Amino acid sequence: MLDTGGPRLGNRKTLPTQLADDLRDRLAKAEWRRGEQLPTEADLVAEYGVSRTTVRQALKTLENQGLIIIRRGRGSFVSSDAMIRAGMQELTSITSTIAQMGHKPDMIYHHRILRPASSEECEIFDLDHGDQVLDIQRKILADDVTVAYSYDVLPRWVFADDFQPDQLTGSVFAFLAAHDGPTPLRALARVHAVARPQVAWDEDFAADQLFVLLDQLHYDQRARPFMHTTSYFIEGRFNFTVVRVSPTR
Amino acid sequence: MLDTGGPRLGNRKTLPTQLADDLRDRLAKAEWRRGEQLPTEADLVAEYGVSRTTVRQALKTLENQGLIIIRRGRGSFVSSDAMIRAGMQELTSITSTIAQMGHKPDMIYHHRILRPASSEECEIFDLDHGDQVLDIQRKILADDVTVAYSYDVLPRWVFADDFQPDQLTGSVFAFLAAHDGPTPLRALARVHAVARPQVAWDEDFAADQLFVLLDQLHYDQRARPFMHTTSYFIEGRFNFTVVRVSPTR
DNA sequence: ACTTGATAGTTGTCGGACAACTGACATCTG
DNA sequence: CAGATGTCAGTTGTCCGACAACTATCAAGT
Repeated sequence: MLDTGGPRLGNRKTLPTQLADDLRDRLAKAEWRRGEQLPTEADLVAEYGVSRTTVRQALKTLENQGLIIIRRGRGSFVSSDAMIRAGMQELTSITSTIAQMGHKPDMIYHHRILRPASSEECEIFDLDHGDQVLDIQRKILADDVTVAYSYDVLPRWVFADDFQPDQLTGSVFAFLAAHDGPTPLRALARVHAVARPQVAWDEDFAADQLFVLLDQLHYDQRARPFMHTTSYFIEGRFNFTVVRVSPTR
Repeated sequence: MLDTGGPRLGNRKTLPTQLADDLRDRLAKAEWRRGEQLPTEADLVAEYGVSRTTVRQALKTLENQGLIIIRRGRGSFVSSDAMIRAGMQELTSITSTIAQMGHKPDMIYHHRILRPASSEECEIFDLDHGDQVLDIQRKILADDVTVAYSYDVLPRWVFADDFQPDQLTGSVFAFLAAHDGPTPLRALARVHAVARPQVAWDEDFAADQLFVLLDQLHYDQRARPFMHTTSYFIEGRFNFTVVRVSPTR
C-alpha cells in the first residue's frame, strides 16, 4: 500500500503524507459516514504497518485540513461529508480542480510572448533590469463554457534555455512538472470583487459581468516566487469554498 | 513558558498547539528573517523543555499553515515574511481580525430578534418546524469606517434559556465564549462577488458599490452547525488573503 | 578539474512506555 | 430510588531513546 521500503531516492513522499493522502481518498469515497468514528490509531498501525508516530502525524494533517476531528480519550471522527472536497486553500491547478469536479477542462491561449520585465515585476521576482518574462493571456473553460480569464507572468529562468513560447499548451503547472520546472509549494492569494476588468479581448465578454479576482503569487520549494497570476473568475461559474479551521484547541 | 505541568483540567491547550502559537508569535515579531533557518528541533527541545515529538508536531502545524518550510537533512526555514499575517482560512471573528491588524473594531446592530426558523433554516440546523432562531443584521466598522454588512442566523439552543436579544452586543463569538455557548471549530465559506445586495438599511450605502460576499456556515466542536453568516465586505476596505499550500510533498 | 569517500548535522521513522482523558458501568450513600 | 463516587477499559497526549535517510561540506584521490 504505502511506499515504505528502501531509500527514498529523493522524491518519495513522506510516510505520513502518503497515509494522509490514502485516508483522504477513503474519506472522499465516504467509507465512513459523517460523525462516524475512524479506526483508532492502533488499528491504523496494524492495518498499514507503520508506526504510531506516522499515523498520528497523518491524522493531525487531516485535522488541520478540517476533514476529521480528534478527541482525546475518544478517537477520531469524520467532521462532515459536505467538506470533503478540496477547499480553495489546497494549491492545485485550476484545470485539475475542474477535472476533479467531474468537468472537462480546456484552455485557449490568446497571448503568449517573451518580453522584458517591468520594474514592478523585477521587484516581485528579484530580477535584474532587462531580464525577460513570459507573458500569458488565456481563458479557461469547463465543459466548453468560459469560466475565467487569466493573466500570468513567469520569469524566464523558469523555463529551459531552448524554450519557445509556442511549446506551452494546457496547464502551466503540468508543463512545468514535465520540463523540470519549479514545483509549486505555496501561494499567497488575495481575493477581490471586480466589475468589467479593463482588458478583455474576448467577443463573448459581457461588459457588466461580475468577477471574483484571485491575485496570486506562487512560490516554489525554495520559497522563490516564480509565477504571478491574475485570474478573473466569472461570478457564479466557479464555486470557491474555503474550509476555515480554528487555530486553538 | 508553556503550561506543561499537572493535569489538563479539561481546557488546557495541547503542548504542540501552545508551542506553535508561541513560535508563530516569534515569527510575527520577525525574530528570524525570511529564508533564515530556525533553531533545529534539538535546539527547541532544549529551549522549551518538551520532547522532540511535541516540537515536531508544532513545526508541522506551522508548515501546514505555510509559515515555515521543513527540509529533511537541513532544517526548518522561514518561508516569507509577507505571509506571516493570518490568512482567511484561520477562523477568528472579524472584529478580532481587525484588531490584530491594528485597527479599532466596532459594530452597530440594526436588527436583533427571535423569530421562527424558515424551512431552509430548519434543514441547515436540523431544527423542528416552529423552533426559533436569532436573526441579526449589523454593520461592522474599522476605525469608524463601515467595512461590512452582516446577516447572521443562529438557532435558539445556542443561547441560555433566559437569553434576551438585547443582551447581545459586540462580537457574537465573544458573547458565546462568555456564556458557555458553542465554540467555533470550523467553518465552510463560499466566496462570491456581488453588486448592490437587495437589503441595505444604511443611509451611507452606495448603491453601485461592489462587495465580496462570504457565505459561511460555522460548526462547533461536535460538528453541529450553529451559525450561518452572510457577510458583505465592501470591496477594497478589507483585505482577504488565502495561504494556499500544496498537498504533496 | 573532476570524482570519490568520509563526516557532521539534521530530519524521518520506529518501538515502547506511561500519563491524562472519556465513557460506561458498578458501587456506595442518603 | 436518585445522586454521587469509584473502578475499569479504551483512546489519545507526551515522553524517551535509537537508528535510518538525507544534505552539505570538505578532504583525499585520480
